[in-house]
Amino acid sequence: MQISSRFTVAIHTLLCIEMFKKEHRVTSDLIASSVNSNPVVIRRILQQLKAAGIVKVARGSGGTDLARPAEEITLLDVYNAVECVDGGELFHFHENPNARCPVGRSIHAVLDKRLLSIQRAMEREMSSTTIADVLADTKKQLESE
Amino acid sequence: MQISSRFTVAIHTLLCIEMFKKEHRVTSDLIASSVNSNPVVIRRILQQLKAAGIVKVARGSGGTDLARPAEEITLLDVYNAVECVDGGELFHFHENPNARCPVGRSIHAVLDKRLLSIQRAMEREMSSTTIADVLADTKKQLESE
DNA sequence: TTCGATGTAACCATTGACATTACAACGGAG
DNA sequence: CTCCGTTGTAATGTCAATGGTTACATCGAA
Repeated sequence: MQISSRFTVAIHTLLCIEMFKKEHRVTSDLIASSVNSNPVVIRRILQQLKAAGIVKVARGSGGTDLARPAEEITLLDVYNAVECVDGGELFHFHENPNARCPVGRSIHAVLDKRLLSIQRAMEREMSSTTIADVLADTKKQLESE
Repeated sequence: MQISSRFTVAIHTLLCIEMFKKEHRVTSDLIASSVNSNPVVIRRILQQLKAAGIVKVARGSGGTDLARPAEEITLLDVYNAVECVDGGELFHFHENPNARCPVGRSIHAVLDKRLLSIQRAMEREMSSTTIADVLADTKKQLESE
């Protein structure tokens, strides 16, 4: 199983906001056209980002803006905002292993901490990049075209 | 989205093999009863582990064994064996971003390397643990009961 | 008041996970 | 050589999540 495209779409969305907010009003339509998706899909993601305190969405007039500086939004923040797993667990453990079997009885106690450190390694790497970093890369990339 | 339980079930399976192969013939029925799942589900996972050169499965007589020492099987080996994603990509990138938009045009070039380093961090942590490590933990855990 | 945008519900198609039944094929024991 | 337990695998079903789409109430500024 892969991590859903909501993650990359959310990053894409934030980049659009920062790139275009000076010239345009950044609407879900505009973002959807850049992502090549549906405005409602974008709005749903915007709601999740808003709930996480990452963006502000203007209801009547329309448009979107970051709720805090791009330097203070990490990829982990975005990931946690849109990847809504119960308890934030990366791994899906099989439920109800047989307690009458030695392996079944101890597997959770043994594996949980190993799985957690794997997840933590991923999260650590995610939090080392901010939207500002990605935005800078984007501008550099566009200059080199 | 979470990583499927095939991963933890596969680890569970390998532990069963190492724990019980001296006393029993380790069949898909036995493993399924420990995991609390269905024998066919186990057999499918065993096929994936076999294709990855991790286990040997005896056709007629039945039973399973590791194809190489537990010290030489890392969690990453198991993960790659059972988590069959196209190209082994952890992240699902949204396809066809709009090339007429600066952000859409550059997002892949910009994000791909960041996503890859996140995935690499996860894989690095996964490869630092072997089945032998987990087996030792299991035995220790059972002693302390 | 109008108009464009958001918030959200409802619905659908597709996909993958996991479970289950069924059965052919295998291989050792007798 | 024949049993019999086991594996290999196809077929089917259920369930949940994803992503797309339509529809419409609601908002806020001009």
